[in-house]
Amino acid sequence: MDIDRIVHEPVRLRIMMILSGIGSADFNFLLSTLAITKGNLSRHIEKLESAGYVKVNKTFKGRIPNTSYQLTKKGAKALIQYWKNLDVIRRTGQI
Amino acid sequence: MDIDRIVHEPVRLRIMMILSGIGSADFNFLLSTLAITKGNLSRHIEKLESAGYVKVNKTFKGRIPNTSYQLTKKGAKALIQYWKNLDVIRRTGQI
DNA sequence: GATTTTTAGTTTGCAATGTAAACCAGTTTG
DNA sequence: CAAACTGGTTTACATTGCAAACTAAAAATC
Repeated sequence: MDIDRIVHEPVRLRIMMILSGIGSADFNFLLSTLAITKGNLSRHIEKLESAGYVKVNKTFKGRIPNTSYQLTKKGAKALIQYWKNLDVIRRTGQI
Repeated sequence: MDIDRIVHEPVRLRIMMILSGIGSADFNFLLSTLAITKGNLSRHIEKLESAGYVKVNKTFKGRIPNTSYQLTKKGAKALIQYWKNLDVIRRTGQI
């Protein structure tokens, strides 16, 4: 039982919490909600994707490309486990 | 309101929780409790100290040196605030 | 209809951070 | 007194986070 560093990074934690809350969100929504740069967002999403925590969905809205994201089951589980682990630390200061 | 990266690092969070729980602890106690290398522990403590979150107390036990640590008031406050902030993220996924 | 601007991201490069190996001063043991 | 152990600190390296620079396509402007 250890802290999952993929989840632990604050920007990624927020992304996962948002996706967990509203099911899916696109790049621009996350961008304005998180108030970070595009490059930063892109890199964090890439990391979440390669961890298998987020699924990327590329489509077109009319003619403009639109990329939306949602948690995978694995990602949802990881998020739940993350909070559990943090609770243990909070209560006991241990492992 | 933002995540305090000094506190957020898992090893340091644990150190702070331990100190918060038992008042003070020495190097070797932390070393065995955390199961990390000495260098790693030393660096993290240095960081906590330079943030003003931990006070370092160097003495001798008999002839052998003993270094113990305790949270400063600032550190204790930072820890409380950290958990509060994390609660906000947990509940709302925001800010 | 060619040029500029905007949109929607990705890639690259740098700075900061975490980690552990190597080191050091002093102490105990054989 | 030499070897091994304690209690740390310093140095060096690898990973990570971050934002500036870039790209490709669409929309707006001239």
